[in-house]
Amino acid sequence: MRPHSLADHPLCDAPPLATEFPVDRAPAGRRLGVVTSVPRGRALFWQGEHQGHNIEVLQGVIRAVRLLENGNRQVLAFFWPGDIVRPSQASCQHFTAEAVTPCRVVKYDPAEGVCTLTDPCGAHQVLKELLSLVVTIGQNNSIGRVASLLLQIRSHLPSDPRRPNALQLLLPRADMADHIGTSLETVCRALAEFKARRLIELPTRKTIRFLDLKGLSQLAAGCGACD
Amino acid sequence: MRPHSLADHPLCDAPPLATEFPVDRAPAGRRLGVVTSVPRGRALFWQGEHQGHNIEVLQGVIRAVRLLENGNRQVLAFFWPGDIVRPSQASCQHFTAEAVTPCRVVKYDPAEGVCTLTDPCGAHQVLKELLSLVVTIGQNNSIGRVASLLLQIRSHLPSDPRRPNALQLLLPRADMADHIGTSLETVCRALAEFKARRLIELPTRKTIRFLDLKGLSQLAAGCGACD
DNA sequence: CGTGCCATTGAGTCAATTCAACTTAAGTGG
DNA sequence: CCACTTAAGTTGAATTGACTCAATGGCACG
Repeated sequence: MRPHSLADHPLCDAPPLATEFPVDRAPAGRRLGVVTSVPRGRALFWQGEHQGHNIEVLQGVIRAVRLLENGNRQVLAFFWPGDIVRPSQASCQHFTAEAVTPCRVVKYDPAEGVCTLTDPCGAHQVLKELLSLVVTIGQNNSIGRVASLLLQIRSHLPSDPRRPNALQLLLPRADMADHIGTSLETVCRALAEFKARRLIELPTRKTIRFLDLKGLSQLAAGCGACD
Repeated sequence: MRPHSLADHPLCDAPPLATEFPVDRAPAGRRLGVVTSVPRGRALFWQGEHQGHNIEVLQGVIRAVRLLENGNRQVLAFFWPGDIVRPSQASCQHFTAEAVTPCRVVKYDPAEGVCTLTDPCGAHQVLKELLSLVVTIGQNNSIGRVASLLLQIRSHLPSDPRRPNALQLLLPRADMADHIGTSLETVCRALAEFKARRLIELPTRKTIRFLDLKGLSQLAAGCGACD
């Protein structure tokens, strides 16, 4: 069914967490941990391993991935700058966290930081995202799924300094596909379709310009809910 | 896309919560509320309305439904006897809770009972279920989705007194379909397929006998995770 | 004993996947 | 800095699978 196996991700077997950097800066009111740089593709922690730390994303994008027996993967969520990855939130059923792009993160010891499960905000956020993902996948065809995904990630995308009104589309097609349960090619075709309908522009492959948000959301069932 | 609209559910517009019954009995160690009978199809509370109560299911099955602008619905979860429905857990994005079968429930005032968001167990359970639903929908074709659903609900189904080793399949086909994001007919065909492969038996439409659990789980990707 | 709801089955259509070829961009080393 | 190598994205064609629509069958309820 799903295509992109583990073997597609060469950096996957690199050891978790690399160079430790000195403390840099931190969001106001939060206890500081250690700032770390994570190269693209590197795992922060592995599905199944007991991991106590909470990790705040400073720069870049992290993906939460569930690896399956058949080698396929389901991208459960993306974490953007300001988000906090809480490993044990997924309970008995862990997930692997990997850097989609080069990242900078801060580790928090949950004992001294925001605490995993009892933190209402964190639980809220993940629940909200999973709910809208279920609706996105359950209610939409491929066009609708991609439209819904674009609308959801839009607010997190940094602007492209070179091109006015354009955003950096940080996610590769495969990650989008594995998130919304379609194939990579189908994502491509959906994007091409949106371009043809003048809902978006794609100045480069990794750059997107939104032309018609209302038009996009009309293609995505449940997007009154997701935004 | 999805078929079964609100209009398909005639009891849907009945007012929430009916007859109040005197307190009956309660699980050990929990503060008692008021035991209520809920007829099939009746809503316990509505998506969007602010609802403070937690509701424990004593008998029957409750479904959590997200209603969409286009009239379709996504069944987010089922609640079985022993489960506690926490309305505000779904956060800003509420859901409607309806009785799949005639139910008996107990309302808890969250102030004096188990409390919604800060309760780790509750958050855990819903998160776990949503995660496995995402995998079920995202990774499986229709056969796999139905197989996965059957395996997930199996442990909750009461046995059929008339037929040995048979369980009461409490969910109508439409509810199964709207949960796993397929059509009602596709659920039927999947069940027929399982019957033909001698993985299950269907003595009646609402009765199921599991013959080959391993066979079923081999059809469902991600079921190493979901069970 | 009807009547209506739910479930099942069939046929045709359309959409998404798969497989494959090709294009473009990115990265690497001379 | 350019040529080369590899990864990522795009497009096409064929196939399969799921949906829709429709007709029929069975069960529960009044």
